[in-house]
Amino acid sequence: MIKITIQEVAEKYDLSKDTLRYYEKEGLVGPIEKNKSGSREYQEADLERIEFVKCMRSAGLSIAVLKKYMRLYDEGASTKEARLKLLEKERELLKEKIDYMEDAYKKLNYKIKLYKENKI
Amino acid sequence: MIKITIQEVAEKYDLSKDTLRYYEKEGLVGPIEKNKSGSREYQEADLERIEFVKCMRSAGLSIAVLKKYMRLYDEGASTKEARLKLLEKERELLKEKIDYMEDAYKKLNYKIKLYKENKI
DNA sequence: ATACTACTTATAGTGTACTCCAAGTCAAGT
DNA sequence: ACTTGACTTGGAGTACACTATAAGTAGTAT
Repeated sequence: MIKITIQEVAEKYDLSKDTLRYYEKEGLVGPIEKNKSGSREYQEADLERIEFVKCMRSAGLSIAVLKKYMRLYDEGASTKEARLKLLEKERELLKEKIDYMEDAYKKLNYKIKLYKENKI
Repeated sequence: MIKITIQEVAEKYDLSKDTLRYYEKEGLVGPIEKNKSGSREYQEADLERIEFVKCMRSAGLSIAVLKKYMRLYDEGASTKEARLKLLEKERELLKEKIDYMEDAYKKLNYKIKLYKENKI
């Protein structure tokens, strides 16, 4: 059973300690266990959750959505359907965003091409 | 020579009138011409710029970056190199973001698959 | 004992991008 | 003449996601 400090988690995932505590306060992760002196001790399961949250945040899922998902998760098996619905909805939104971004990427590419061909 | 009201532009591009005025204040578009009574009259060139700005904003380019690009643009031909550099940098950042989002999309897909196979 | 470092909490502050509001102007319709 | 509706401005307010600060504690090194 591993035990990792907040500092180590912050370095491992390139998140600030403040952000990790903020995520915990918002219920996106944890609650994280504390040792006798009150410091957080992250465990394997916590790290998995943090990795998931970081990945989803970097994709633009909001704190509110992740909070809701985690709340449902903590409520147990009866919320499976709701969680699935939530994930599918977010997947749709993400798909749309990716499409927009790829469109913008193509436009940027085209504009850069024009610049390079001295047409601007 | 077309002349379009702010209302029509807002509807056409699904941006609020406040946002259009905000973009103008920040120098992302315009300055837009006004008629005798002080109302904005958007013209073709304005619309093209708005479309570009909207597209780039939806891809996550910041107001600050677009402002800088437009400022360079207004400074004339001598800033071509700087503009190209800026666009190439933003293209790189955009590429990274798309990669992150596609990774998240795959993870979401996988998770949804697990849910549907009743493995969660 | 003292200094140093890393942690804790609660709360305040920041940056970004809008979004809303108040007060006023203008043109058209009744 | 008066109301209605859409516009104008400057400035205040909001939402989101952190980020920083202050005050304190706990463990380690000298």
